[in-house]
Amino acid sequence: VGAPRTPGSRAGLTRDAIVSAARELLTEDGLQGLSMRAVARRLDVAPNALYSHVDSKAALVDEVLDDILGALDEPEVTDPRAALRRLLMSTYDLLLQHPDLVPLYLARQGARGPNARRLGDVMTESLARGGVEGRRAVEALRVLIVHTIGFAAFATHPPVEPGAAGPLTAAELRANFETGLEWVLVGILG
Amino acid sequence: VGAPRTPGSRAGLTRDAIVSAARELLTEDGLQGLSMRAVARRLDVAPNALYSHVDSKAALVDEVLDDILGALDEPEVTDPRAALRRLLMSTYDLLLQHPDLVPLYLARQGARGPNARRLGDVMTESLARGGVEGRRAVEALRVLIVHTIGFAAFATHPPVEPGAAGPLTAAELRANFETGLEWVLVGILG
DNA sequence: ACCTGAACACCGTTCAAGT
DNA sequence: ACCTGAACACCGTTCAAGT
Repeated sequence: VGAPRTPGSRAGLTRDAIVSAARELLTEDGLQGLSMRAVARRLDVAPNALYSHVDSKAALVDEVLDDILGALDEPEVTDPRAALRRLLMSTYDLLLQHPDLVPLYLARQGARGPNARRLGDVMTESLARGGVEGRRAVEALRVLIVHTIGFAAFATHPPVEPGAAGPLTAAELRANFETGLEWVLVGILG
Repeated sequence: VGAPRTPGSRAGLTRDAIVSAARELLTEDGLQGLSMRAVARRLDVAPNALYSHVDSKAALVDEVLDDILGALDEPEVTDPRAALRRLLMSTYDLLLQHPDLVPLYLARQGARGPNARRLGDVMTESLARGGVEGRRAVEALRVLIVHTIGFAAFATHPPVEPGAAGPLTAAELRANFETGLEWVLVGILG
């Protein structure tokens, strides 16, 4: 709004501005609010202008997903079991703050961007310190990630449990997640 | 096509016909091919005619998801561990045949329809025979389901693994799924 | 109750043109 | 290289009207 741009004049668009606008829309209106046209509207730009900086909507979503993972820092404990537990539990907590995105993380296993890679490396190091390496470490890592994102999906999109007890509390689900995590960690580290 | 219907004339539409058409579209064109308008096109009907039999697209998708689970039969073994293993592995295999739907199963945990309930009951009985009941059985069931659908999601939507070895084979992923399943079963049943 | 016609309020993406 | 205008080929859903 204000002085309308003519074809040829610059809008000062950047990849980062696009990702930020997408994140804002996401927190304000949820996943259904995140459309290319809505991002363009927010940046006061024609819809197709985005395609000068982003290949497709899928690419933009991938960028947003990895961006969010940037909030996770490396655990400071040295004990492998404690380090894995702490990192996975803060991942679980982070995912719960973005309910709409959890299915997307699952579909892509969250492992497309640099932040996801960094976290994967941290966990691989922990496993190595616990004596788990090579092919077995890769397998263990997958089981841990699947359990974490999968349980976050369950917590954010609970099925209608028929007949039985009332709705599940967040605390119950988190305890359930931890119980399963412990089973897996015992399987991996003994 | 043929004699065009006027407003008021019946098309013989049924809920089942709609679900079947949706399943056909799904196997032919994938998830993106499944739109209300495409279903209507296939049934030679106006798009909004579907709303006389189905509340929304989401409701239709739920119906399709449960319909597919109908292909799973109850395991014939009596040993709890073997029964759970067999049922979950055939669930895994079934999910792999419908790659596009796996993220949807995860989001809804597949537990909306009668087929999903039936399978849940079967597993609950197995757990009871293994000495796991009540609250602990509910927790165990969730961990097993999350692991199974989660791994199916991983297998059908593998992330780009950077640098390292080539693409994962289906056999490797299935073995990985089994390994994790065994860890969980040990945690549950000892 | 079941269907059509028409409309509403959107989508993602491409192509040509402007500077 | 970066942007606008205009268009293409779609969506899900609602509302009024017909029998």
